[in-house]
Amino acid sequence: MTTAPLVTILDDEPAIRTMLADALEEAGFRTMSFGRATEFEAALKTAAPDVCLVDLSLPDRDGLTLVHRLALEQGATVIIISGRAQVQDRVTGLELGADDYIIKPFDPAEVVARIRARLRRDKAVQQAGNTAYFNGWTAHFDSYVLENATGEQTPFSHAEGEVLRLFLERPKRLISRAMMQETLGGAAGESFDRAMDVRISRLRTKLREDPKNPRLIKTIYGAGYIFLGDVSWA
Amino acid sequence: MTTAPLVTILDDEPAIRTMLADALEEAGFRTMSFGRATEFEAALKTAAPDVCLVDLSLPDRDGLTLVHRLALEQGATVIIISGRAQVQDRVTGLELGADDYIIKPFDPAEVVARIRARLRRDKAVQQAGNTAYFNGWTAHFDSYVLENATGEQTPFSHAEGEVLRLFLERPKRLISRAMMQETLGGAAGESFDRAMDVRISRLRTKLREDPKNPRLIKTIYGAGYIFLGDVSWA
DNA sequence: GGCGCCTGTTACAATTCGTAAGAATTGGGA
DNA sequence: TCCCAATTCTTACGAATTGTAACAGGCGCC
Repeated sequence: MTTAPLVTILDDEPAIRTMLADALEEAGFRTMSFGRATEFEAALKTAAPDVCLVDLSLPDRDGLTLVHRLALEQGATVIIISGRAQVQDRVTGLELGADDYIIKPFDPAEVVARIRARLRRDKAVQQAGNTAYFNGWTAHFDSYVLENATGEQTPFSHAEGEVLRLFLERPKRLISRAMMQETLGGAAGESFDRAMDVRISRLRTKLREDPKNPRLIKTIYGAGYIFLGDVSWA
Repeated sequence: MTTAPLVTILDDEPAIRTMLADALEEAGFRTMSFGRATEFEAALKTAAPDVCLVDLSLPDRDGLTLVHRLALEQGATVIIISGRAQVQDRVTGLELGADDYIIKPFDPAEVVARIRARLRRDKAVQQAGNTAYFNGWTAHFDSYVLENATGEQTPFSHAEGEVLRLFLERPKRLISRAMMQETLGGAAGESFDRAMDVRISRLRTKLREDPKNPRLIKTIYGAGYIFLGDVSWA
């Protein structure tokens, strides 16, 4: 994580500006607010916002033209916030280059969620990295590689990855055998239980687990397993 | 190859399916409609939709779980269409990976506009032209030449180019064997599977891939392949 | 026709992963 | 504490899947 994403707010109503800015900053974004298009455009020369929130009813310029220029020339992510609720308004707004169109009155929580969705997508297209860190290990789910604290790399297979992912998504909680079979698609047959065991056994050896003293994958006799690592995803 | 974008529709109400399909096809998209999640998932193995429209209230599966899997594992663009209009529903939907959330009743024109906005953005971030750069390599699809980081040039054939292009257009996503045969026009015969393998094998040697430790083209046993490069088009 | 390149087919090697079987562990009761 | 049945772990093996080298047909070009 470098710096927090920058969101600009362009709206002529001060109450809405503060409401949005408060919600966005609480959500961890940096914000810059403007009441007039001219101020906003001046600021664009020095700042590069990740997302621009734009109200269409501006005192000093036509909002749609601004949106068009922003989207087309700057390539910025633009979200319109408008009181004009007609379908035709929304369609033209989106066609002119906006990435989303939110109608007033709105809930700030939804605005935050929609901004996050945009940023997530942009990042996902560049690099869809599913990696998790836990107790000195790094699991790269996109490249199917497990990395040691010293940097040694061990590949893991698809089946092993399914189990590992299940554990890393629910750390420090009991995972029952039945749940595993559910999510890992095993027909809850008689013998699939054993396949599960084997998958875990193989995963344990790759994690250099001492079976007598499991640090990460703990067996709960008669119930299931618990993954004991401190997991963080990136 | 510039085929129309493929949009999948997953909704249990036939009337809505046909309404969406009509509007989308009139707008120039290809569509596939499904009433049940299981049918949809089966189709996913052979088709690669550009956008997935998903209704949350499905007869045979929890819609949100499906959305999560679609967005996370497939990396697909997902738009939820739902009757649940509460802000909380929208926020959780978006946080689970949906790219947009449209509330019933909706206007088909707005759905089309929102889909277009998504596709426009995806294309802007990752423009599919005739030259692609990835991890020190350059692939010229108009001259069928692959260029090394040091400038060495290797020609590649049409068949190799088809595979390479498929990979470069969907990096870091699982590409199933069935999907390959679909897009590469192979009759899904018994022995064409092996031809697929051979194409990939030949491509790997041109990319100087170490078969034991593939950095770019990764095999997922029983599922398909993943291309792991950081791709940008020009 | 002769030559070279592309591409599918075949055959065999390597890998993955479920199954079976026996060993090891756990927990409750004698 | 000791014993035993249920449960879990591990190893070995085999079926299915995948990699790749070798071969052969097809097509264009000289």
